[in-house]
Amino acid sequence: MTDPDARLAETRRLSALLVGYAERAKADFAAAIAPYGLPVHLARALLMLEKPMPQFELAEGLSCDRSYVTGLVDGLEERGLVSRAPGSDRRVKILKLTPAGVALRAQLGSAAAENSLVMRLSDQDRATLEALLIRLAGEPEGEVDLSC
Amino acid sequence: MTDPDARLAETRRLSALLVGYAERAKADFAAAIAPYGLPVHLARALLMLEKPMPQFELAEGLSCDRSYVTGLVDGLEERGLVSRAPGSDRRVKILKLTPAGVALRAQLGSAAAENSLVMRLSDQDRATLEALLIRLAGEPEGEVDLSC
DNA sequence: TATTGTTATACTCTATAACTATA
DNA sequence: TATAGTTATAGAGTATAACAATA
Repeated sequence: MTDPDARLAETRRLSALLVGYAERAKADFAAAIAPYGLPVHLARALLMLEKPMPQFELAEGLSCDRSYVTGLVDGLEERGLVSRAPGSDRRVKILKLTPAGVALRAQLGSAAAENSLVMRLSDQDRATLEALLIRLAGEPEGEVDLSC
Repeated sequence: MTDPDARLAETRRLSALLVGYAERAKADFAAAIAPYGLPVHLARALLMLEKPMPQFELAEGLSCDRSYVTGLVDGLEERGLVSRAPGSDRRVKILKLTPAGVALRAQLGSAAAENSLVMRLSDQDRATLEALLIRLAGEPEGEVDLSC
């Protein structure tokens, strides 16, 4: 395929497919966690908390502002899923999952993964897809920072 | 890989990659069309208008509400890019691109495709990726409708 | 009675700016 | 002076509900 027009057309189709899958993945995630009663943005935050971390680190992980994280952590704390512990730097608050938080996090993680579209691909296909996506992302040029 | 835990973990990685790509793609799209001065949501609508169609059909294409489309079309009409023509069913308004709309639509389409990450893949890789995505789409189970 | 498009309004998610306490 | 977290506020994007005209 050396025809530039065809190349553009195929690129558009592919981009649309990829974005469509990502939207589908988001919808599937929401559907998978819905039975657990935790709003989607809180669930995303909970899943980031594999290890204890300061709030600013969670903000980085979610690519969002610290001020937004305050609200997220409020929600998780109200539900008894995380606690704010003082750090050695006294400006910092360390987020730690409670036992309930650890348990729910595991459930959400499994539910989300099991409900994922990509679970339907064969091992081989998943490996191929992952390699392609990494190649796509990994190119040096255009290291644009993803904002929220 | 028969270990279910590893499978879940890989699935999560893949989903994250996919969603990350989509966010990147949206940012790239916005960057590509920025020079043309049309807000992103108007650009998306314009690109949907390959053929004349009623407003409700544009709403379907964009997976959004008819009431939102009213505002989008207002914006496109103010800019002289589309016109509302009466349909044979007199409840319906048919959206038609003006010559300026056709011209801008072509420019935006090319600019967006050229700026796409997918353009960086080799022909071979793009073909592989497309095949994978189509296979992912084609599975019978779970025909969930994508909402906004 | 159901549907198209419109209007007015409300909601969700997220950011910005200003503030406090610490470093 | 710079940074972590908080508060209050604002904005973008989009939906819901009620409506008029038409089917």
